[in-house]
This record gives sequence, structure tokens and C-alpha cells, in this order.
Amino acid sequence: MADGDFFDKVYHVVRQIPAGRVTSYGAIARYIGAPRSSRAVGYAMNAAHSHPDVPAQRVVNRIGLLTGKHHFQGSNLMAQLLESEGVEIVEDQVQDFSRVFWNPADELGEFE
DNA sequence: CACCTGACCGTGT
DNA sequence: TACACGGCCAGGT
Repeated sequence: MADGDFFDKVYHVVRQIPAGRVTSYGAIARYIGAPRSSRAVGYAMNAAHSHPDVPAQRVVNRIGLLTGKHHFQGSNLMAQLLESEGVEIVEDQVQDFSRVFWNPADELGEFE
């Protein structure tokens, strides 16, 4: 892949997260070969509004907290979307996080 | 053009 | 156990 498409790599991975599962910014960053770019992954999600096919609600931080909820419309749209997919949320925290966590490296193998 | 900021994370004291 | 710091990408001022 070309070097200018960091965001595209992020979106490519996020699109493959199954409904009912979540992953973290750091896991995505590491998977696409940029282990220190988790922050940039978050910024990519911020820009994901122009990519309707990217399920940004399935990306949370490393401890399962919905840190990006304020970037969705409404106060808890992010939590509602996740719960409608079967992910239980309490106080912006994903319940059974280790169980619903979806690790791209485990499920997809190596990137590209 | 230089500096700042933000949906983060790992490491070091 | 808790806090500070550096690194990462892109866009705004």
C-alpha cells in the first residue's frame, strides 16, 4: 500500500470487526504496523464520519471505555448502537470486555 | 511555515 | 499504585 493511506488501512480493519464484538485503538494500530499510532487511529475515527461503512462504535480504548461517544450524535448513540448489536454497556464501559474483544491479529492473521 | 491539538498507549520513575 | 512523557497522523490557526 502507498504510504499516505494510513486512514484507509484503519478503515479497512474496522470494517471487518464483526457485529457484537469490539476492538481497541491500540490493537488496530499494532495490526497495521504502526504500534505507536493509536492516537492517530482515534483521529481516523474522528474523520470516519465521511465513511458510513466504517463501524466506529466498535472501537473503544484499551480498557473497554467508550471514550469516543461524544463524537456521535446524541449523548449515548454509541452505547445504543453497540447494545443493539449485543454488546452490553454500563456507564460507558463494555461489560465482559476481554470476552467480546476482537483481536485482528488473532482473527485475520498478518496484515496484507 | 511553525505550532497546537486530539476518539490513545506503552514505558519509566 | 500513580503520574508524566514521548511518539504517532492530519488538519486548523
